[in-house]
Amino acid sequence: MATIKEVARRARVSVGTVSNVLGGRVPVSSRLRERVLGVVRELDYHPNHVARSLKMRQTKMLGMVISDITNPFFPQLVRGAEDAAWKHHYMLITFNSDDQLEREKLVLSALRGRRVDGILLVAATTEGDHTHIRAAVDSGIPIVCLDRTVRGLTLDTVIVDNVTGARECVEHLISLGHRRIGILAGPLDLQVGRERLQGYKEALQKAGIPLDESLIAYSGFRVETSYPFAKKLLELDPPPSAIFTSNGMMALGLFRAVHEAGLRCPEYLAIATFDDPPFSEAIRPQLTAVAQPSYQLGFQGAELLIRRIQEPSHKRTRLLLKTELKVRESSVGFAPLAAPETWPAS
Amino acid sequence: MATIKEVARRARVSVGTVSNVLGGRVPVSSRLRERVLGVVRELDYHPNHVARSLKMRQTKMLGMVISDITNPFFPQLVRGAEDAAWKHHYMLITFNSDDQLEREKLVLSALRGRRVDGILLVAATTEGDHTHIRAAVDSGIPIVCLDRTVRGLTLDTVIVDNVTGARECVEHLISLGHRRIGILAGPLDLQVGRERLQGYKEALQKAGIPLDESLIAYSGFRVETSYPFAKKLLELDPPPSAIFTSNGMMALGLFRAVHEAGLRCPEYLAIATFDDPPFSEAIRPQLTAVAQPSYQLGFQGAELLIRRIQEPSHKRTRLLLKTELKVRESSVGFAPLAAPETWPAS
DNA sequence: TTGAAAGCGCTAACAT
DNA sequence: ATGTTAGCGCTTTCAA
Repeated sequence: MATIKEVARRARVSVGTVSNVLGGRVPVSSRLRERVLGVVRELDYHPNHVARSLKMRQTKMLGMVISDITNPFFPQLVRGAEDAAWKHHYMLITFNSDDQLEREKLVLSALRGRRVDGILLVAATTEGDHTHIRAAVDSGIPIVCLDRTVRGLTLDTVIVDNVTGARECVEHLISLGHRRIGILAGPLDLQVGRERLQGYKEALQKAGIPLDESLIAYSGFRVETSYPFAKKLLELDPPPSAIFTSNGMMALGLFRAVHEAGLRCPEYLAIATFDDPPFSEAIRPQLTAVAQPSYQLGFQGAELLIRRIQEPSHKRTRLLLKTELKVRESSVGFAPLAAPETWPAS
Repeated sequence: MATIKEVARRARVSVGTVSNVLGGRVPVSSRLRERVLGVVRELDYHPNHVARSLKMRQTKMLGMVISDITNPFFPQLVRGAEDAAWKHHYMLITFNSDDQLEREKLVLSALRGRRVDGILLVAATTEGDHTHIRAAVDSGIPIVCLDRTVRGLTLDTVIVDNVTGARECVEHLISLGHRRIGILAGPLDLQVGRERLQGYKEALQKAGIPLDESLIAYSGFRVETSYPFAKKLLELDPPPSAIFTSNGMMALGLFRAVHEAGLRCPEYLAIATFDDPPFSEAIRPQLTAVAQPSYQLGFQGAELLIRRIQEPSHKRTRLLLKTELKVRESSVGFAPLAAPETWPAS
């Protein structure tokens, strides 16, 4: 691996001149420039960014801590952050915390050792212990919280407006004439679980529909953990005419229960969900869903972080991104597979 | 940010001693050790890994180049690689090439500048220009190819047995009695496209079924690009009784065509696909699919890379991972949503 | 067992 | 415009 010294020697110039040629901030005669560039190509010289980082006291690396890249919410988020980072000549290092505090601590510590210039954090917990996050902040490293806030810390934040998104979705169901609307609520110790439930409640309240606790199923966020609760909702007497689920996996759990019960969606039961997973247009009936701007979440978060790195004293920023309701077949309209006898002759 | 010097000063020892305490490879009296460790905690000292990397001439970083993290095939792959890397105390930096040669070159160059200890590469092209890859190899950096080979370069490789996977899948359709089997073949300039088509051909040949070129639709790998070709297959006279698609997105394109044509799957048309996307169990009918061991691909690739880093002269290794056929509703059996009149009373 | 010091490859301040 | 050199924070000889 060639070094700057070697390049200098072969080009018969000083290391300073090589640095000046490559850096481009100090003028160099075109004669020497050509000579240096020639040797650079000849040796396939790649400046050692590690040495540069040490000297410059900045690594041009951003750390990112997410729950789990295999959770379909995160790839878009990561991609957004990565694109923004790349645009500003930063590298992004991503870690999975699996939403476990201990892992998060380890990861944050590793990131600090690596001297990343800033961190994008999807915190494992809003309420829990955050001494490790505070310690990182105190050490002077900028942190931007994504998707979730951390109570007790004043940090730059980019989050999604869960309450409004959920409210609009339930309002959509109400506008269709539904009055008895069930919800698969997520775990309440998760911020998104609480906020989406709150949106549901607000929609009912605004419409003057009294809250019926029996229509609220407190469930897990995954297919297996939501299925039994979905089943229970369907067995209610009278059953709900519509159900709102708090994320995409829950909608699948609900679908399973619906299929098994031999019900039809949307004729007998309207379904709408928070989250717009990739398969929502692929399945029948197509799924009415609240799309989150996850790419934007990552992109804006990284942009904000980089701005904060460049301007550490800028006052705290909090971005609240809007969701978008995608009305599809599962809440309203024609559902071919569910009602084959109505298919057009073909 | 505290440095080792500062720790040494406050603990009234030399920097060498601090290094020895932290490194743990040289014995230090417990008296000094305690003093040092105390100061480390007090200052929340995190050793500067950048300086360490410069001195040690190794970064403990692995680079990974994939097509696109938002392509559902990759999160599992990345997670596997990340878990293996973390296990061996390496960090993984992931980049998207979007399968564009120019981006791949840029990324590889950046990775070399960062002095990553090794690279996991899902090459943008098997056949095309690979001078940049060769250059990286020549510079001494170990590279392991994942999922795709690079023709003309002898590199460690971990790939999936596409031919066998496709063949077994089509054999499954044949065993169900199908003789007229269509295929949505992927672009032939992609290795996976070629290999899966080959598997299809081998299955037919083994069963003594003559190849009918009209049953082969050369299509794109995405929903929109496969849909028109799927439509064409369905309009054949006589139509195929079964169709094999070369990836998950194609299956969705085919489903769309099937829905629109008012056909029923699997009663009138059996469907099976390469790839087992997350939604294959969620949709109705559930999708018969060839599952790829993508987590294993990443994990084994990273393990292999790390072994290669530690033992550069070890002879080249090529791993061929097996796929698993998941037989579900779309090729055989009961499909509730598609045939509601046969539902059990409930 | 501990300390002193060289040096990893680079940038930038300073000298020429 | 170009060369010389200190020093970024660490590890690791070598001496004591």
